[in-house]
Amino acid sequence: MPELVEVELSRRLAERLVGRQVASVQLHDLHACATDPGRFASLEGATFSAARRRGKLLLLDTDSATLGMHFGMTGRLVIDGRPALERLLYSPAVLQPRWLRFALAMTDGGAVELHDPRRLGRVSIDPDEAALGPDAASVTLAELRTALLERSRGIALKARLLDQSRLAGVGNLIADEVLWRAALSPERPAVSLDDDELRRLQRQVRSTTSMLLKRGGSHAGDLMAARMPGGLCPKDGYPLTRSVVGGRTTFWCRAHQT
DNA sequence: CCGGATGTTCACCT
DNA sequence: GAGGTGAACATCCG
Repeated sequence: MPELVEVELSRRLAERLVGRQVASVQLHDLHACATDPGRFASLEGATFSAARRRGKLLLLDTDSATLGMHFGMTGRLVIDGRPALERLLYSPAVLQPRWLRFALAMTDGGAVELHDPRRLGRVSIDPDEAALGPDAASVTLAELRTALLERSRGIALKARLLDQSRLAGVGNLIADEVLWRAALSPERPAVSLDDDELRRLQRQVRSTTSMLLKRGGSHAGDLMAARMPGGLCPKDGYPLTRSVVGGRTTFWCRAHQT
């Protein structure tokens, strides 16, 4: 479940790559290549210049190409033997050698590795950043209004929040936490939000991602502790509803989320 | 031992 | 074109 928060922690670790040179590329699992495998050769001899992020996409710029990394549900970044995330929900704690999908050997002896048990993670060369909506951590009110309302008919609010081409970075857990804090029902049609509710939601999208980052992961929200069968709303003690919205498991409080 | 659950993306259908 | 559904992925839990 690497969502925006986990990818930002990975980006911060990746900053240590700036100024360093790639010696060789190891495509351990061709399945992980979202781009033609031959194109990864352009990284050999390249020097990293920046570590950026848009939504759940990590972007590592070099002087010749940009390496894109997407972690799927269980992917983890390891640089110079240091994992970006000490623990990851739904992913085994101890890394197995057979889960190494992609690696760069650096000329200084260091390494960049993508470990992923489930093989849902992908690496790419010069990924299409424009296919993603504005980043959730810095989304403006006007951007959120467009993301939720434009070309929408009756789709559920939560389904819209999860659409990466509309708003980038929000995954299932962050979506539930944000909606819980904003007191909005995940099942509400996105188009039914008024200005006041949009403003409330925008504030919560930004403050919740920032709060989860400080706490160290998208699993660290207040709702998460109660996100189980029989769980009670941490705000008012009302039994949480478990339903499926936008094809995803959803926990929410019918008492205060309307 | 085995069915179901888990989150993300994408192909496919209505 | 909007929106819903299910597959792929591998592992863990009951």
